[in-house]
Amino acid sequence: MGVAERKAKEKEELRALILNAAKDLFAEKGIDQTTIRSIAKEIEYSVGTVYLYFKDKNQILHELHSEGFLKLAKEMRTLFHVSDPMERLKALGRTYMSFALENTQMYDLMFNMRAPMEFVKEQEEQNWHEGSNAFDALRNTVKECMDQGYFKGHSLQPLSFTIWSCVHGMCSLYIRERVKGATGQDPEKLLYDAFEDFLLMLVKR
Amino acid sequence: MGVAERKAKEKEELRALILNAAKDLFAEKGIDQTTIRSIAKEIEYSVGTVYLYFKDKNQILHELHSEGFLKLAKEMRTLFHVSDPMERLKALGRTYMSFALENTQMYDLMFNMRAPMEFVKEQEEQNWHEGSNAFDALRNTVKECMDQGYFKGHSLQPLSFTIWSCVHGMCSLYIRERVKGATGQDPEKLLYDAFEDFLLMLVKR
DNA sequence: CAAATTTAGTGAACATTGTTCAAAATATCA
DNA sequence: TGATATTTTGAACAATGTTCACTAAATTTG
Repeated sequence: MGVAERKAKEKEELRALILNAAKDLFAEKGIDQTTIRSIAKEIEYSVGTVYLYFKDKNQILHELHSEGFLKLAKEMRTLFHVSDPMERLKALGRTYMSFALENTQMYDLMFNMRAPMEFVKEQEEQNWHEGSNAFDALRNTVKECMDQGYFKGHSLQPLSFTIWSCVHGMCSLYIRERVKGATGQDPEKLLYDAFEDFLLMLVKR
Repeated sequence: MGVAERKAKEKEELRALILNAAKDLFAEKGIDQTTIRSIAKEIEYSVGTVYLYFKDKNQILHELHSEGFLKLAKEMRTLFHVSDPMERLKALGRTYMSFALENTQMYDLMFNMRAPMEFVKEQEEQNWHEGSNAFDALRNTVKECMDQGYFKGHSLQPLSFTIWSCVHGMCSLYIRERVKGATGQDPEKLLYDAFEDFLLMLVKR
């Protein structure tokens, strides 16, 4: 079907156009400043059109959050070749933190904002694939470390969550602007130092 | 001045009435659902009146955030009698986490929301007293631990920040509903286990 | 005490948001 | 070409934060 096929492609293209406009806008102006109207204006369509392709704003934010996870996974995948699990774990942390610092709006959307989770809740299978896949990847690496004798006396699941929490906490405090005010230090520098400090803590047997 | 005095008191009372209504409303309905109109309705005054006592919504949220810090500080102060610094550090962490779990909206306001920080930014002395006092208290205890031989090879400032980040990360992931979806586990239980796991990690010399 | 002045409070109105939907424009097909 | 189906539009709605001309009350003054 030549026509139907082309139409489907065009629909996909407009959908992608909306998503890209949204992504650009909120990397530029921030998520809060990115309105449906501003997206519509950017692509030179009307507000109504956006709602033909997306149920609501939550869906748009959810799709962008998924894109964020794809990007993060891609960056993490380059570390699979590191055979020493502890080295890989450290590298994962570093990559995670760099991602957060270089894509603050995206990170915020993925791990702090309510919108994408609201969308997940509305789905029949209320499964947060993106989150559980990411956590699985972390846990697998932690498991390998444990098999090599690291983390004696710890349990896999809580330990993995603790590691995630620690790095997330740093990134989150940074993105939500609590670091400078509380510590009086240059945030980027402190985050870097604290991360190294954390690695030191991890590596103790 | 009898009259001026009474007036000042009445002003203070209405101010407090507004703040209390706001606090009740958002512990009950959540911060996002607490509008200026709902506050005005609650105290049976008009919207305009609220704006006679507060510059804007950010100011209301900032004052409540300060109240939150007072409450947290109060709970922490009960631990000053613990003389062993490492025991005190652990207890501080436990208290911090309990506070977050029992006052989720308040915690979110204090450490995640943008509004109170926007207000701080607008002040001439852009100092986040609440945050720096809290961090100082933590750092002092960490310092005492180091003096007792804990945390060899670590530096005070980054280590203190790491500890804060870790506990904050757990609380934040919980409050922003990322825990269940990513780990597939009961969030409260995991938070509890992970915190114990973290203490284990801290205590290694 | 009555008038003038100051202070406190009101709520309609505005701008901005997400969202909807009847109508218009465009594309497809017979 | 004309009928039908699809796509797009943008005015309109509800909810929100915010403002401000007005009213009401309290206080001061002569």
